[in-house]
Amino acid sequence: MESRSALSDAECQAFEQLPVRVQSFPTGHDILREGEKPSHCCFVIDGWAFRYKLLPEGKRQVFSFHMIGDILNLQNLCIPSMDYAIATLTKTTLGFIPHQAVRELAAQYPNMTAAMWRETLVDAALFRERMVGMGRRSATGNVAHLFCEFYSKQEAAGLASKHRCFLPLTQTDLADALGLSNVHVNRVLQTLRSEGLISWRGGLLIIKEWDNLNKIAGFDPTYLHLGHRTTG
Amino acid sequence: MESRSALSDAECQAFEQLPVRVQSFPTGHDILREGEKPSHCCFVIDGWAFRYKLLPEGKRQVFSFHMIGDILNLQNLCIPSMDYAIATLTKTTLGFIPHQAVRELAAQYPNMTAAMWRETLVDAALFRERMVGMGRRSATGNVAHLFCEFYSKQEAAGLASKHRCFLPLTQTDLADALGLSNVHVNRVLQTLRSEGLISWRGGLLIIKEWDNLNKIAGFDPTYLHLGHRTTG
DNA sequence: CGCTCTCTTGATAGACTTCAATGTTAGTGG
DNA sequence: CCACTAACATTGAAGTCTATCAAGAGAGCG
Repeated sequence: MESRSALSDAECQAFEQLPVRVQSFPTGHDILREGEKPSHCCFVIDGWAFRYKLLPEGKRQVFSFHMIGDILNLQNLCIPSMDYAIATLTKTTLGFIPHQAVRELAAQYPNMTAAMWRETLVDAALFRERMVGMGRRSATGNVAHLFCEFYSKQEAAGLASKHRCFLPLTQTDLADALGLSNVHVNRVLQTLRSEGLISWRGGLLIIKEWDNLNKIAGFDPTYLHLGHRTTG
Repeated sequence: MESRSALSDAECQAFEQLPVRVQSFPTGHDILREGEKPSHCCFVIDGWAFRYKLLPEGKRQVFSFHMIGDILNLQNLCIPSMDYAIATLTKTTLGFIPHQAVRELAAQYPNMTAAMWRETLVDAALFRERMVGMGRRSATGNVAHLFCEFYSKQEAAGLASKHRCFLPLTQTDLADALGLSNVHVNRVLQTLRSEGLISWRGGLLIIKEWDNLNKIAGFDPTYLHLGHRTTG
């Protein structure tokens, strides 16, 4: 789960003994809204979730997509109120752990604190890379980059191989993450498909030409901070 | 300095007793480059700095601007290598504290750890808001939003009042932060000026119509997590 | 079978970029 | 005090990318 941090057995055991409330949600269900002050940390046990923010005009910005093992709101340990919302992308089951229990764990195992801090720092690194995409990459490069990132993350977590991975999004979700219109995302996808670079149907993404897609995206996985693995 | 966290006197004293190396840099000087593995945390004592990343094609994305008191690379406590660069915007003097000393402080005062973690979380919140700007706001709204953010931060730090603050950037810096061209930033500025909303000359920003600028920006300062202050 | 959601397509408009030139300002050295 | 220089800001023209609007085609679901 914490593929970025080396944790001792004792720490893993302590982690597994935390009191967890498990709950399932349907597709497109809001877990937390902007402004709420949750008393629990939640993480994905199965399925997919995403973070987003709604603007007054009805526009939406998606910040990140999350898969099995990702913790969604660690930040509430240090900052009480949510400045974004969290919702499900598919049928999803989440685990909820009271802040108090997490704090006790952190107090007991300093290494654990570092690991959690690191998770939020990697989150920030992904945000920065998305900023690069929205600010300075073409729409095509931006889409390609997100695909490379998505696959790399899943491969590192042992959830994907052979350049195939899940991508259970609508084109509109993708558009809202990349700062594009759904129409334009559709057209970008068509060119990527027609050039034989990728295939994406029914939530399954296949990257047919990894090296070429990397080049288009300008993808350098360093920012993912995945440790010693190589994602080639 | 840490206007977001309540720290005890003992904690503040311990913080002030850290071994600091002080060094000054000229305008436009690189402090840290992408890929480096610094052994010190650095913070701004005087002047201005910014975080950025360079793309192979020569494009630049600026992530954030930093003023007195901001810590620039707290993340290296948990993630060794820089995935972005840091440079100065003006003549700037920085303080450098060895990681080891910071770690010892953190071990001694858990509250201090939380405060530092919080700093990095607020960083991430600013990144998210910038994503909203680049993805879903108009160029004008985006510029206006950055102005509001800049002023609010400085006001909260006690460095500005009366809707006047420093903004020691070139239009190109601003463009690289917002994902726009310098030409277009120039035109946006002209409309903001001609509508009497702002004035910006010689590094001094004056927001003449705060409420209207807020409205154009869709500015809601919650994400800055500044505590009890109001920035109206 | 009909409904809804998503994807696809076309046409048009607008926002923003690029290229290139000119104006402005502050700093430097004679 | 003035000429010279180097940044930076401003302007214009042209073109590209992407958004918006609107409509139709599939696909999944009850």
